[in-house]
Amino acid sequence: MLDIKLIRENKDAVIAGARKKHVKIDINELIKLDDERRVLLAALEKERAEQNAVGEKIATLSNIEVGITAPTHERDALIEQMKTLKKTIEQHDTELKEIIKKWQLLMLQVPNIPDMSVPDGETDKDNREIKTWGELPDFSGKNGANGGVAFEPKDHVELMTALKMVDFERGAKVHGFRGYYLMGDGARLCFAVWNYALEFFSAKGFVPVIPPVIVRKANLYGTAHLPGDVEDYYMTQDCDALAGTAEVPIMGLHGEEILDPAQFPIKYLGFSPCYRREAGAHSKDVKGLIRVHEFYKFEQVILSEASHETSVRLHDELNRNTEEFIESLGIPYRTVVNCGGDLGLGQVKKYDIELWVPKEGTYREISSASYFHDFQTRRFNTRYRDPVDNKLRYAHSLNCTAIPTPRILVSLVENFQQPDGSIRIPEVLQKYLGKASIVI
RNA sequence: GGAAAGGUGGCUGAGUGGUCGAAAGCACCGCUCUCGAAAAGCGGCAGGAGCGAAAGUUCCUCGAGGGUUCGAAUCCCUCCCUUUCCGCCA
Repeated sequence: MLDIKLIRENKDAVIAGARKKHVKIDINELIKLDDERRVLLAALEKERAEQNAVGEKIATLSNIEVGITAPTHERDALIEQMKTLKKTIEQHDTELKEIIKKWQLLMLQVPNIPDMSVPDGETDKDNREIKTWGELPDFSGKNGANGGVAFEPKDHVELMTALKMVDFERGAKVHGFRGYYLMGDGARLCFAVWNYALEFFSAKGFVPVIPPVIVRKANLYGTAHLPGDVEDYYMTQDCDALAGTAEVPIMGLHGEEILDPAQFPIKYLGFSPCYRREAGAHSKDVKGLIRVHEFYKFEQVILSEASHETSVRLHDELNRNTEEFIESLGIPYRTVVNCGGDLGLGQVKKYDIELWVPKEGTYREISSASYFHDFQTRRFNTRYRDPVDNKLRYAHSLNCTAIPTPRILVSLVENFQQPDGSIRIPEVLQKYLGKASIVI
């Protein structure tokens, strides 16, 4: 949510921002509506002021009358007068409420203004690569790779099925489309990644959190996942939603609170199952573990003081944390800056980290790092008292994937596959898995 | 699932129709005292919106939404939430 004052004062920037994000919204209509709201509100306030003033007079007269026998007619006259005013107030109040309803609906759709450094573009194809890391695996056997053995790399479905790490057929039988069972070393490998991630990010000062995943819808409005992506959520019969990321309940954690700025930046490492209907993505990634309805994810979430510079610094820090994690696993990746069209409603700027998937010959998204300024915290009403001027301010929020499973397994097994179909395990995971490779 | 109690400022908590946006305490801020701190004393201190250069001033908000009334934190209705007890249960 943007401040209406900011929208009014920076109309052109807001319009340009929406255009950059390819979000359709009529800011001029919103401002027109806001004009109406202001005029009506001013009129109503004036009427209420009169009502209050006369009411006070009536009260005084009432108190006097208690002590005397002859009632003044003044009081009755005033009450009659107020009966008329009351009708006017009721009418204006109804009109105002209707305007506010429309106003709020529009306000929820106004996107945050993307940063200057965000490249133009419509889809993820227009994201700009800013970094590549690691050497792509060489399956040619040349230069001594794989002991001089050349082999055709397999995809993760084939590899993991052969190693009995995953069972998609039975997953589909029980869950349906996109269902999967992680089994044996597939399950063990997940636990290894989780344990390693917990240790890795804890060392960076993150407080681990296992949050509720069934959440009230208000939390999804807070993170700005709603009102836009209704179709992507599983709902319970109580009209609660299953969160698609721990970002949602963790942002809700401090909703309606006034935080102690001495604790900034507050760093949480959320761990939760994530549920996504993937509506509208039926033809995408139909095989394997890339796109599934339920998965697990470690998520970094930060709340900080309201400073653009701090947000920018922490944003880079968050993204770097995940890069370091991936580097420690030795998986080749690249980092992109997302283009305007690939930004969420509340995001100011976003980096995606994409891991190399050999069989596909491309990089696939594994992580997203975004900052929001006070867009989310305004909706959640998460504030702190600024010690500088003793004023209440909305905190800034940021988040970044730490690591998702099982998606990470795709790159893990494909990049480290051996000619015999076994998987070499990165050194940092070996102590958690208890072995250096997965073999049949 | 059954029963009961309750939702008031940063926190605790008083307030059952008329200067109540609200006692008191804690916390916080300022000042006095002090070499300094603590203690003590004095003063300030809810949030949001509008107008104003400012002083100030007006409106809204006592879980949410309706209703009664000239007037609602206070009475009525609906909903939401929390707590406690019983039951069930990983």
